[in-house]
This record gives sequence, structure tokens and C-alpha cells, in this order.
Amino acid sequence: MARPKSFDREDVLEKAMDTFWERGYEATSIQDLVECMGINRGSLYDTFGDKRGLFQAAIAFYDNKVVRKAIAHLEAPGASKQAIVDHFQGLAAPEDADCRGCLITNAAVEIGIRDPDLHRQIVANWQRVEDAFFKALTRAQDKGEVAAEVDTRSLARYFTCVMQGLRVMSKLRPDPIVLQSIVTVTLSTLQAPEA
Amino acid sequence: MARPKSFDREDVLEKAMDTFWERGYEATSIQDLVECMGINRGSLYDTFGDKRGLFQAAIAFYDNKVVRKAIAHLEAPGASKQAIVDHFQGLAAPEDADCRGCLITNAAVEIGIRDPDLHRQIVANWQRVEDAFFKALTRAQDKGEVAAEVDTRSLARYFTCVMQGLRVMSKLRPDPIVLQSIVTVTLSTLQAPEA
DNA sequence: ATCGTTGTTGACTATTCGTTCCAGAATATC
DNA sequence: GATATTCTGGAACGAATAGTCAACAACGAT
Repeated sequence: MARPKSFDREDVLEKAMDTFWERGYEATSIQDLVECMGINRGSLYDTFGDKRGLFQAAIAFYDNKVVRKAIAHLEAPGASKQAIVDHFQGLAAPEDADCRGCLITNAAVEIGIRDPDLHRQIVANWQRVEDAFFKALTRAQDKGEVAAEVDTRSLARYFTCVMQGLRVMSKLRPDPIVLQSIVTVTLSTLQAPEA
Repeated sequence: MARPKSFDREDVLEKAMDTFWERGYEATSIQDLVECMGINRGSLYDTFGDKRGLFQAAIAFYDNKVVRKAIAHLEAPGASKQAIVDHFQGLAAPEDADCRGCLITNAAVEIGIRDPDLHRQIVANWQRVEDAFFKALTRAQDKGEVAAEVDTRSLARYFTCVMQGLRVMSKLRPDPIVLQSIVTVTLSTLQAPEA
């Protein structure tokens, strides 16, 4: 009954996400977005409302796609200690050559509590990551890979926090050896229970 | 021989720092700065060059004043394990009601490697913090408060990283209990050597 | 008191910002 | 093919942006 959209919402949203990821929210102009997304201003406003709405959509996209994939091995059935170790090893060797860090960490720092909707999105994301750690830790404890007296909830929060720290450092092209040594110390909290 | 400045450079610089700290670099306009500093645009440009120059000066001011004070107890002669513990306890109970986090962490995330001068300032600051941890750790090791086999350089880097993570989380008004549990786990890496 | 120098002031630039709007193009239904 | 509906492209909006500039004011040295 009407002319169909000439672009795919997810496609252009991913491009917008990339631009926000690279430059941040404030430093990205609508003009930048129009150019990188390859659609017209009118279509952009029609589809996403305004700049803030597009950013929130980009955050949601990141949460659903990038983060989901990044913690898939933590959430996999049966994942335990090794999944956590692997996860942090991945953080120590970032393929992030252009130093974008983590879009959600960046948004937390740049926007903070100024946008309540965004605030909620970020907290929910962190909670999801924390829960993924928590479940893997609990499983590790059940398997005897982690000492029974360890407070797995605290440890999960701690891992989530260290992740933020690593993401911040990644923004400044750190020496991989530095990241590696940090991860090694971080994972030392996972020492096997005394025999 | 000439008319003296009617304002004190440090005074207005501190006010500029506060504004950048609260809103970030991009979100702070020259107009905002003019109003909060209480000087005219002309004086601002005359004294600090441009917005970027003012921001760099604000970062330097933060480094010299805020950070210096924050790590004074770490750099104090004789400081060792207790100074580190105290430092992290302070991070767990931030008086940061308006969620500003750390100006340097914020700058690292927002600007990253885009401004080489700023990049250098941030790296230098992190190095200073790391070295403060390192010296306190080495002293703690000498005193036997920390096991001799611990890699103090790695631990210092690790502490610096966790600090960044805590600063990021502080931007979203976290539950103090969460921060406290993170700090507890973080400090568990400082366990006394086996008797 | 005068003069040279420097700081202050606010109007001014040109550009860019986010956003709106509308004429024309494209498509599904009839 | 006619019509209704939707999408597209680009012009245009006022507000805000970073930065400039020249007239004016205030001081120290003479």
C-alpha cells in the first residue's frame, strides 16, 4: 500500500553504533550519522526520532549483538572457571586497534546519570554481565574449581568492575603486556581451593 | 607598566576544571565556561589560547591539585600496606554525590588518543599513580606485610586499573555496598604471606 | 599629568548544530 | 492506469557553536 523503506533498520543502526562507538555521543553530529548511515536526514528522524533516540537504539543494538556475543561463552551451559579465564584473556589482547573501548563504558562515562533512560540501559547491561559471571562462578564452585568459602556475588561484581577498568585503559593503546599482567592478578582471586 | 589582570589564573582555572569535570569536554561550551569562570571570552582566549588549551590546563590543574592530594598518603614516607587499604576504602565511599567520577578517567574515555598532548598527560598521570602503588607495595614487601613472591609491578598496574573501573561505576550512583564488596575482593590480593 | 602598555568588554564573524518541512519519487492496492 | 500512502532528498530553520576584533579602561613609569 505504500513505498517500502529502501534501507534495513538494523544495517543502518549498526553503522550508527560504529560511529558513536568511535567518536562518542557529543562529538558525533547528525551530519556524521547521515553520511555514515547512508540515509537521508528525514529518514533518520523518521525512523529513530532524534539523536538521543538513535543513540539509545545504538546502545540497545550493542547490548543485543556485541555484548551478547562477547559473553556467550560465559552464559553457555556448563560454563565455569575456564570460561571466565578465557574471557579475561580475550580482554587482555584486544583486537581494538582503533581504541574504541566498550560503547557502554564510554556512554556511562560521557552521559552518566544525565539521561535516565540511558542510565537504565547501562545498569541493566552491567547487571547482565555480573549475572553471567555469577552463574559461571557458582558452577565453578559446585565443580570444586573455586573454594567454597568464596563470595561469588562479590567476585562477580569485582570482575564486572575490572572489565570497566580494562576497557578504559584500552582507550589509550596500552602495552598488551601491561594488560596481561593485570589480568593475571585479577584471575589470581580464582585460585583453586586448598587441597 | 600595564594594567594587571583582574582575576587569578588558578582561581578561574579551578572553576573551569569543575565544569569540565561535571559535564565533560564536548558538552561544555565556551559560553558555559565564560559564565562559570566569571571572566570575559576575550580574557579566556587571551589566557588559555582556546578550548583545548583550557582543557589541558584544567587536566594539569587536576593532576597537580586533586590527584596529588588523593595519593598523598600513598606517597608519604613510610607508606605501605595500610595506605593502600585506606586508599581503596576511600574509593568505596565516594563523596562524589554528583557522580563526576575522575576527570582524567573521563578524559581518557572521551578523548582517548585523539589529542596527542592530552594522551601524554593521561599516561603520565596513570604512571604516577602506578608508581605510587609500586613504591608502597615494595615497602610493604620489605616490611613483610606482603608475600615476597608477589610481583609488585603487576600488582601496581592492577590497582591502577581497578581504580579506573571503580571510577566508571561511580558515575552511575552505585550502591556503596557494591563498591565495598569490590574493594574487599581487590584487596584480597594483598593477603599477608603464609606464616 | 601624560604616555605606553596591557586587560576588559561586548558586539561580531562564519560555521555548525539538531531539527523541521515539503515537493517529488516510488510502490501496493484497486 | 489511477489513487492512496509512504519514503526520499534537499532546502531551510533558528539556535548555538568556537573564535575574533576593535574600542575602551586601568594601571606603571616617567
